[in-house]
Amino acid sequence: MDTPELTSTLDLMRWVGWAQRKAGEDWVRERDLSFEQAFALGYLVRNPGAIQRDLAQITRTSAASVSSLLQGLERRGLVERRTERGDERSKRVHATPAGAELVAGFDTAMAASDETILSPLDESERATLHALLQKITAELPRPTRS
Amino acid sequence: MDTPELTSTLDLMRWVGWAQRKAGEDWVRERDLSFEQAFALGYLVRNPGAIQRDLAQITRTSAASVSSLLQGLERRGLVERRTERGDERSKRVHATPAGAELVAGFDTAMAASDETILSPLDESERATLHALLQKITAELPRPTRS
DNA sequence: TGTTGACAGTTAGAGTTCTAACGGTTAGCT
DNA sequence: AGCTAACCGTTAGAACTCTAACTGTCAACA
Repeated sequence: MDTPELTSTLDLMRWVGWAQRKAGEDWVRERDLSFEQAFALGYLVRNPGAIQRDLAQITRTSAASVSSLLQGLERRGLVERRTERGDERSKRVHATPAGAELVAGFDTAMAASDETILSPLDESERATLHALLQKITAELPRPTRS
Repeated sequence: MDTPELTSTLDLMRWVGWAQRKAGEDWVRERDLSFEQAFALGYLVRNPGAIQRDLAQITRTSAASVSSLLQGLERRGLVERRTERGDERSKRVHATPAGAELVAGFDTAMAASDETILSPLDESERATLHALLQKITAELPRPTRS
């Protein structure tokens, strides 16, 4: 059986999304990270002191998912979660130096993968694709903080 | 905090994929199904007697995931898995009448959601988007049977 | 016929994700 | 000050997903 016939536009988009994730998996596996962990770590390196709800929104997941994910990272000493004076409700999350070091290069690797995925298109086509996607997403539901 | 700045093309695609999934969730929740279950059931209704590996490929998941998913559906009497004479290795999977009835309308509901998502684009723009995506996916790794 | 490689499905263990429920904190209003 | 609503993170339980390992079946070849 060959690859099944994928004909709908949204099917194609999901396939692209899958391919992107696949492309990142060799990178993360070498470091004993999951894709989600690497993404979260990368975000925390760029946004030190983010609260968990921020991460839930960025990843379009739930508070429970983030809590669980960070629990695993914290257990490995890759992040730290602390409340700060003045706000005992929210925990500020930081990548540790070990975490930052482990995830260094992930963004670069993913950008390279993205470039490979888009390589069949020239600059004009890429701009067109981007504009169309922006038109679509302008009308999409915003990821709320669930 | 408002919606984070999503600027990359692939970020936008992932957002569209997320929105599509979100759109289907009210429908499946009413029937006490997960999105994955509804998708698998729908596939099996259209492809009676498919083997599990087929489903793994269609969904770009693993044999283990399919095994687990179908176990849940079988427990609820929504699918049946049987080997057929002449091939004791592969299990042929069928949606039961109850399963078929429960998932009836899912494809229609999803098509309507897709239409809503694409509604900001006119016919010409849709054709352009589709062509660009086809160009990209023509070079993508094929989902193998993992 | 016998052997080998490919194929199929399952299990174990771990991670991710969900909903619902919960307890705690903060902000805004009266 | 007191109340209420919103916000935050966690837990429980279940489902989905992965890899690795395993057992069993089938196909091809010598």
